[in-house]
Amino acid sequence: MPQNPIVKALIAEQLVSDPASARGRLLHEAARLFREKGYERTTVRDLAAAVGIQSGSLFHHFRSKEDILKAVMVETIRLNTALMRAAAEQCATPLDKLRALVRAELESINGQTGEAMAVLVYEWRSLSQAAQTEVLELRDIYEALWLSVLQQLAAQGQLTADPFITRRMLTGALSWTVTWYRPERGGLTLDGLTDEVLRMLGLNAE
Amino acid sequence: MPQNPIVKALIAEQLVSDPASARGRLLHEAARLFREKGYERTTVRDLAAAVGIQSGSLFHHFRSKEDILKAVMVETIRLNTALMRAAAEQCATPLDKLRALVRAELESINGQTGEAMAVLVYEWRSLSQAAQTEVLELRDIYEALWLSVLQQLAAQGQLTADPFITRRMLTGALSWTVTWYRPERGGLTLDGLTDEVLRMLGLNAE
DNA sequence: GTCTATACATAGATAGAC
DNA sequence: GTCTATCTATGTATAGAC
Repeated sequence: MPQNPIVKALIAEQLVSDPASARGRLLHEAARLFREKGYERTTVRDLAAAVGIQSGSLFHHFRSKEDILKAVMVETIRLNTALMRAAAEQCATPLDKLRALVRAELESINGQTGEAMAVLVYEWRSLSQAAQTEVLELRDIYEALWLSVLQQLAAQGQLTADPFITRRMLTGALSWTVTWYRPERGGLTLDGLTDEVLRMLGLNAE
Repeated sequence: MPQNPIVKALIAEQLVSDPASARGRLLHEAARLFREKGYERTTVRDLAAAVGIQSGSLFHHFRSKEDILKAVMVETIRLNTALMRAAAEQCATPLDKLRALVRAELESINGQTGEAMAVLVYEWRSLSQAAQTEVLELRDIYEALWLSVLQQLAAQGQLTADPFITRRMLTGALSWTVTWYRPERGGLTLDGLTDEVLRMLGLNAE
């Protein structure tokens, strides 16, 4: 049971699964496998084995394999939207808000929910059209958070590049960190990486 | 038959396939399908149908489906390494070289070879370990080009961020443009996008 | 070099017992 | 809620005729 009050509230409202529940554990293992092998290469037998049941038993919890992918994505966006909003709300200036967003997204990508975030980015094509639309609606809320902060920075003259394009560059750059950033190998911390990102945007020295 | 002398030379040396040949056309269609549906969701029947033959006939040209994926990747890296090197060699200053590299990579990603470049980035996991090693060797040459230029910029004090990290950020940001940049819809040109990237790095106004 | 036919494996999903 | 057993479809790859 997670200590983070934001996460606890989401579980209580049944917007995300309790990681200790059967459903929660399956989604966690699914995210790990989807990220490692890809959605298509992961079989329902792989998924079942990862939580110690037989493949037939999976379909008691989910109607289809795609349903599992969709659940991973939906719950991940819900969780991270709430975490990002909370992180930004605690900051006074737009620059501090941006730093908090970058830090939080890097944490999502490279921390506990990293596998799920990578799935969100790289397994998009495997979702049916209907499911894509549904997930996209949630993602729009998430993106609005970013744009609001970047537009404030642009209005203050601190950001000279276009806010929309900047966000897209950031999306690519931050999600890509999952392929190379290894905090456990020493060297760069998450705070250090956050600083590098802001320095790249010309927003740290000023 | 391509007019570009660099491409012509590569074809003459048999380092990349002639786009007009049976092999070249297949690799082009394969890149398109792998990018659109993903490698795993693309069947050998899809590949065969795209060039107007039966699936059994494919195996006269390639030993396996994975062999096709590997060929797409190998030829794409060879082609783009040559194009990037030529683009950088024509420039005098490190800043001009970087602009040329960014421009060339954006062109690769969003132009004719865009599908193949996306495959290179997003279908990495589908390659066997042995094939990954082989492709990785080629990619190291390509990346050395970038690092050399970024290190020159850092030595001159024009780049304040770390060259390695900057390249990784650029890799993510530039490859991600394939998901949103649509030059045909008007608005931003490739040169305009290149400028935005350099502005983001704080390297345009100075 | 392409065809047809098919071998062989493995995928997602279902049914009914416990 | 999980098991075993199995249906059915579809995947990659091969064989031999033309």
